[in-house]
Amino acid sequence: MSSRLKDVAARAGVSVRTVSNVVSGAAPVAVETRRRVQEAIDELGYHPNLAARSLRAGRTGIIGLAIPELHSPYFSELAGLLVDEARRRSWTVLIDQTHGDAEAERRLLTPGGGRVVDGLIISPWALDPAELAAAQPSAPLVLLGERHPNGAADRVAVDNVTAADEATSHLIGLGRRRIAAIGTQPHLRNGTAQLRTEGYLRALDRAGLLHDQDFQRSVRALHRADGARAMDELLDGPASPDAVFAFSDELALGALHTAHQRGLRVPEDIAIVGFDDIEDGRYSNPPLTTVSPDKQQIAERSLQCLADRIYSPANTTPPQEITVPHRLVARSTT
Amino acid sequence: MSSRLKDVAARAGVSVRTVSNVVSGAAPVAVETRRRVQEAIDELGYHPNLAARSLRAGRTGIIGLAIPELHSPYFSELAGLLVDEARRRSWTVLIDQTHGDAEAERRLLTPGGGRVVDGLIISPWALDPAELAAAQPSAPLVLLGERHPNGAADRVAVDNVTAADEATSHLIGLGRRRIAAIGTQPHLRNGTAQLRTEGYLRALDRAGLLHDQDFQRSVRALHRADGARAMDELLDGPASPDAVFAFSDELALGALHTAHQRGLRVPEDIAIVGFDDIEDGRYSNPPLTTVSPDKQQIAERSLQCLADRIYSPANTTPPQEITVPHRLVARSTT
DNA sequence: CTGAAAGCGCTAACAC
DNA sequence: GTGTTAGCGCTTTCAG
Repeated sequence: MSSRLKDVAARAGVSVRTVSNVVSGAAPVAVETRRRVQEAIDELGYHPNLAARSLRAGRTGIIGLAIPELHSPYFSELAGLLVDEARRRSWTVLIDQTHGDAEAERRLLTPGGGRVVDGLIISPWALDPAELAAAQPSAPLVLLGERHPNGAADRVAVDNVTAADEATSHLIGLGRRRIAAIGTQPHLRNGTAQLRTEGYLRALDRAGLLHDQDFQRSVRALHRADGARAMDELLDGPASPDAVFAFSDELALGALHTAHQRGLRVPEDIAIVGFDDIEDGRYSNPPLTTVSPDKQQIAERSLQCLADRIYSPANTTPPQEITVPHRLVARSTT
Repeated sequence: MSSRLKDVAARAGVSVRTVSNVVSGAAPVAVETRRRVQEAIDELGYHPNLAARSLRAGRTGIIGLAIPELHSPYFSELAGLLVDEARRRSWTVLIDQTHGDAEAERRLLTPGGGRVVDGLIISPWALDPAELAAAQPSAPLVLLGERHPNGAADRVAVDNVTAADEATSHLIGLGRRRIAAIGTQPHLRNGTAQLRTEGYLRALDRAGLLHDQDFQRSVRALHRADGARAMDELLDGPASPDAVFAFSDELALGALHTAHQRGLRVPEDIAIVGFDDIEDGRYSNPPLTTVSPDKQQIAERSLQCLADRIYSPANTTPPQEITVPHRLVARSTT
C-alpha cells in the first residue's frame, strides 16, 4: 500500500486539509506551502486513492458500456469512439459483453447489477422492448439502436426504417427487382431488425414489388458466417435474387464471400448493400455499398445524455429520443 | 442514494454486523434471522456500495486493459476474449486506448496513473523497451506482444521471430523469390515490428535471397490504408515483388485491395501473407493466408499472471516470459 | 450467534 | 490560509 494524505501532511509539516487543497485545487494555498507539499508528494510518490474519493463523492468516474460483442467491427468501432469521447469528459469506460444473452442484459438493468458505474450505455439485443421500457436502472441509462417506447431511458439511434428504405430503394433505382433481405430475426423481437425489415418492405411496396417470403432470410447472429449461410440458402432457393440488402456489413461481407465462392459477379449478377459502414467494407473486393450511421455522433450524444443526468441528478427531463444522421455510401457492390 | 447496510439493519431489527454476514456469507447466521434480514434487503432494494467495499478491501475488482486502438480487429478480438476471461474470474475490465501515443502509455505505467485497477494489461506500442523495463507500476502488470528484457513485468506473446520466419519461408517454399515486407517501423523502435523483420530476414538468408531495401516498406500505423499505400509504393518501385509478407492482416488486406485495384491477380501475380488471423481475413476475396496467434491463450495466460500476483502480493516470482503458440494458416492468397 | 465500534483514505463544513 | 474533525458505507476485530 502506498502513502496516504496523512503521510504527505506529516512530511510537509501541514495538515491533511492543506494537502487535499493542493491536490484537488479546491481552495487556494500559499505559494511556499504549496511548494513544500508538492515536494513531499513527489518524494513519497503519493497518488490519491480513487476508492476513497468515490466513496466520499458518491461517484466513481466510470461509466459502463454493454454491447453484445466486442469483436464485431461495428461495436468495436463504436466502443473506440465512446472510450475516446468518455476520456474527453474525464470518464473511463468499463466494458461488458452480453453475447446477446437476455440474462446478461437483464442483470445489467437490475439496480445494483453493476453498481460501480455513474452511468450505463447499453446496446440491447435479446431483451424485449417491453422489458427494456420497464427497467429501473440504478444509474442514468442510454439505450443504443433500439426502439424504446415510453421507456425510462434516453435513446440514441439512426432512423432505421428510413435508412433501410433508402438502401432498398437504391437497389430498385438500379433496376433490380428481385431483392432479398438478409438479417431478419423473428425469434428475437429484436427492435433493430424489425425496423430494418419494415423499411425494406416499405420500399418494395412503393415500387410495387411483391414480398417474397423466401427472400427474407433470418439469421441467428450478425456475423459473416451467418451472411454466408443465408446467401447459400438464397442461391439454392427457387428464385434467385438479383440484389441483397444485408442488415449489417458483416452479413454483407459473408454474402459477398459466398457469391465469389460460387463464381457470381458482384454487382453484375448480384448487387449487395450492407449497413454500418465498417472499415472492412471500404477495403473489401469490391468495396461495399452501405448505410453509414454517424458513429461519432452516436458516441457524443450518448455521453451528452449521460452527462446531463449524472451532473444534474434532479434533472427530470423526460427521456429523449435522439436520431442520429446516416447516409448511403455507394461503392462498388451496387 | 439508495439504502445502506444500516437501514437494512434497522428494518430487520438487527445490527449491521449481522446484515453484513448475511450479504457476504462471512459468518453463519441463524436461519430465522437470515430470513428477516433477507426480507428487509428485498424490501429496501439494498445493494452493497462497491466503492466502500473497495476502500475497505483495498481492491476494486477491476483490471485495466490498455491497447492502441479498439477499432483494430486484432485488438478488439483480443479485448473480447480478455473481457470474457476476466468475467470468469469475477473481474471487470476498464479499457483505455493509447492511440500509439507514448505519453498515454507512459501515464499508465506511472504509479497512480490509472490507480483504480487491481492489475493492468498493456499492449505497448510507442514506448521504448528500455522505458518499459524501467517501469514501476503500482499494480501487477502484464505486457503483451513485446520483447521486454529484464523487465519488472510478466510478458505474454508469440514467438514473433519464428512466426515471421515461417510466414516468409512459406512464400519461399511456393517458389517466390522477390518477397517484400510491409510493416517495418524503424521510427518506433517497436519491439514487435523489429522481431518480425528479424524473422523475415532470417528466412531470406537461409534461402540465400538478397535483402532488397526497397522491399522493406515502413508504415506509420497498421491499418488497411497503410498497407494499401505501401503496396502502391512497392508496385511503383523499380523491381516488383512476387510476394508480400505483411506484418498484420489489416496491412495485408490493404495490400490486397491495392493489388485488385491495379488488376493484379492474387496469388498468381503476387502472393500475400498476413499476421493475426482476424476474422475479415477468413472472408476476404480471396481468403487470406496468415499467421494465427492463439488469442484465447493470450487472454487466459495474461489473466493467470495477474491473478498470481494480485492474490499473492508477497509473490516475488521473477517476471515470466510466456510464449504462446501460433500456426500458419494457408488460405488462398498464397 | 450477535452487538458495538474502529477505521479504510478522502473531502468539506466548521473553526480560527 | 490553514487546522480539526465528522462522516461516506463497508468489514472486522473484540466482547459478550
